[in-house]
Amino acid sequence: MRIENSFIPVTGVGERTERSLWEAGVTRWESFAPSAVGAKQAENIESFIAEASERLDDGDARFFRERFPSGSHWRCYENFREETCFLDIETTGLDQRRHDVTVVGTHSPGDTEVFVAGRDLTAERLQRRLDDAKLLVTFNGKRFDVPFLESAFDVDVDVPHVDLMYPCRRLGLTGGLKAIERETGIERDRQDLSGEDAVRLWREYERGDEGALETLVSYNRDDTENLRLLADHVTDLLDSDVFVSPE
DNA sequence: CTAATCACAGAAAGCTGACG
DNA sequence: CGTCAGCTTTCTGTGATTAG
Repeated sequence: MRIENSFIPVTGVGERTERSLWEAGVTRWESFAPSAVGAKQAENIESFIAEASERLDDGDARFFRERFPSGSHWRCYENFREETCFLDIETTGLDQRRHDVTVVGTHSPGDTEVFVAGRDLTAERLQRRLDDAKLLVTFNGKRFDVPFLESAFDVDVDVPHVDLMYPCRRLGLTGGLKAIERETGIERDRQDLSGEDAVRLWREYERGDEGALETLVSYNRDDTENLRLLADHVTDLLDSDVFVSPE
């Protein structure tokens, strides 16, 4: 489903009203007719459509961040799929105050970039990379990756952010990213790495083991790329779950 | 027109779960 | 190991809509 199928960004329209619109055959903005609802709502919907169409034509993803409730940001995925940044970080531990960011992996279709602390990881590069994206996708990133980066580098995320953990939970998929990958048949051609392994590899690298860094970076690269497979899968499932179209 | 109904929004409270 | 956003549920207030 696409942004143009959505009416919940309109103030005064919730999932219930949206669903009844869909069931009445109004499945996209362009098929909306004022007679479908009362006068006041029609006015709200029409002015939303007018503004949102323009923003969408301009590819302005940021506009939709505020308009969509945060649990519905996944609806922006199809529209901005090709300009999505999949993000996964590695750190020396769970506590933002005591631990450090070691590796930041970013993937967008056809372009994976991994930044390493002490080498090419800087606030400027990171911010630039984030600014290039129209949509951010993470797993548990609302609680972990993004706040960690914001406090460590003072970067700012202002695009819609899909944290796949919540959509997964809604679909009955829990147990962490690795477990969900196994459950949904997302392949890894080698054994996966635990969080503690990531910490250990970084320590080994600090003691001079270049190979350990290479391993860490290549796993992180896989993680960000797998995030894309999961996002494709999850948005597909949610789509058939949420979007109803009259036969 | 009024009255009854409906749906959204916001507040409060409790809780789950995942990250390295 | 430390952490708490966001989900869910419940309740209430407020408009909007619709039936009469």
